[in-house]
Amino acid sequence: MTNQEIAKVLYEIGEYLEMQGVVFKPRAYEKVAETIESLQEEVADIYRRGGLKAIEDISGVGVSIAEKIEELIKTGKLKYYEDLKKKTPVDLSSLTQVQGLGPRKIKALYQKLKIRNLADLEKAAKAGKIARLEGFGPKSEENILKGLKFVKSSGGRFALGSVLPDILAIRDKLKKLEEVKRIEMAGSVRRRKETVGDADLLVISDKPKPVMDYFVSLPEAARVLAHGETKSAITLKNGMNVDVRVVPEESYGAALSYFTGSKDHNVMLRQIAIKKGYTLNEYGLFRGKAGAKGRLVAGRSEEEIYKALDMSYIEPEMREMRGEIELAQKNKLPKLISYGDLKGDLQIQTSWTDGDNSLEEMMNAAIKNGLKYIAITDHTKRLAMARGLDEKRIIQQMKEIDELNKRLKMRGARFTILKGTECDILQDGSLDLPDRILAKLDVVGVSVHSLFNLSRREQTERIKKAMRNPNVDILFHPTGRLIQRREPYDADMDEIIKTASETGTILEINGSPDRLDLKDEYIKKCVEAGVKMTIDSDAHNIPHMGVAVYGVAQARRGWATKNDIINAWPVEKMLSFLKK
DNA sequence: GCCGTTTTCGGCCCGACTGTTTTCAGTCG
Repeated sequence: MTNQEIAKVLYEIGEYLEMQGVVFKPRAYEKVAETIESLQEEVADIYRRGGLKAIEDISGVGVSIAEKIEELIKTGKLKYYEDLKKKTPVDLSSLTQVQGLGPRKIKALYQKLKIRNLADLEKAAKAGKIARLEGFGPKSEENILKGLKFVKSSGGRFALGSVLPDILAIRDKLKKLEEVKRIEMAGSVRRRKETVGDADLLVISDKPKPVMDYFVSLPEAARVLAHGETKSAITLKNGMNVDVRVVPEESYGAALSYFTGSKDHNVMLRQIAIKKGYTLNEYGLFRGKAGAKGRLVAGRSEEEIYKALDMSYIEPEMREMRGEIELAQKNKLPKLISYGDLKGDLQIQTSWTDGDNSLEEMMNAAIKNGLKYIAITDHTKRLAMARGLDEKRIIQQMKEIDELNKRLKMRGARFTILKGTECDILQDGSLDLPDRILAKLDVVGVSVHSLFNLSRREQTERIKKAMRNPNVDILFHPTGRLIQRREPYDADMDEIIKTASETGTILEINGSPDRLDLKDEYIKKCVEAGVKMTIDSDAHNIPHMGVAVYGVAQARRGWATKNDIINAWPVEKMLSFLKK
């Protein structure tokens, strides 16, 4: 049993208890689920190593939950959970995806209308049955239908961050086989699209049979869809398909290009090939017309193919038909920011508010990760659920940072902790901390955490007003969207980008895989408008710091260079760029 | 159900919003 699977059971137990009106226990289960989800070591391994005692050492886990986890690991099942499920047999994980539906309403819908899943829900809502229920009304029904539409439109795809680690793990397992000469990811995963439908792995091998046999027998495979010598496919437990294709060495580049896409990009490449008297397909670039079996001109590598078509190599993240081909033909492609270019992280939360690790622990982890600076940006008091900082506490925190910086200096460490905040933007665009405090901070980030449904005009003005504050450096997660879970709030992004340009405000690319906010198209607009950005992890614990790479991927999809991203710069240069 | 250099019992991040009500339950962050 994987950590994800254990976490899912614990989350659902919490929700079932919530249904019954049990207090406090749901939060206990939810907390443990969160912890296990972001744990780096597998709980099953921890159990194997140290038994029940070792599981109890996980924070938030006591005797009772430890025993439940033990039962899950040993038997793959949990009687307590099965019993709860029997009482209210509903498809919790999909129903809770509908905005506004929580455990209590799901229970009511089940008891009164026998609604068990999304299909039942849609039928009842369309028949007008929900509006007539006590505690519901026409507005609830309308919202449910809207929520259903959103769930459906994101259906069948997976957030990149939720599947990339699994795909990389499978790739690495196959890579270890001696029969595998070369292996690479293709498809939208290679382009680092924010959501992906399935994953393709391309392999060069002289002996494909043992490779394929091994692949379809992986423990990750919930179902084998195909098992051949050139193509095999499995379905993972989360429902995503992974394909492996074995291709000849001389066609590897052509196949990689073909399977990486995007489709539109490839169609354009083929048209260019035809104009030059070639044919391009997944086996290579050939002289002459299709089917004529002409001489192979290129195919071994993608570089070779692009070169033969008289254009420079195009990074996978750019292959979306947004003008990259024209630039490649003129040899004018931007040099994208690289995955190792970040020198700092300008959004980090600590245990001062809703983070799991102390300020010092986050500092040490950042040093270990090779960063040169971080900004501590805990929440402010308006966000009561996160125990947001008020004036008094943030002044205390500044003192702690001064102390730590002093110690770093004595140690001779070349690392800086910057004083910062993630300050709430209030309804009228004013801020949750007074200007005299903000003026003392190195990095002031602001964000919207409330009133997501203001009118477009009000929301835009609210954000613009905050950006005009001379103390405000960065607008964090500018659109507020959560991938596949929540639409962005209604605000005019073109106007916000314009205001950023006028005021010198930095816009954030939040790397958290469920946010990726800004998304690629807005990043591209910022690049074009000369608006600078920062790529942050928004980490609430140490493992989470690694998610900044998803932000880099998104930045590359938006054509950002090192020059566009201020935390790819040395700390002095970065600070001197912020508002004075 | 968990936790304790304030506690082994009595607390548990809590305020705002929505849609339903006519004073509040449920959801969200």
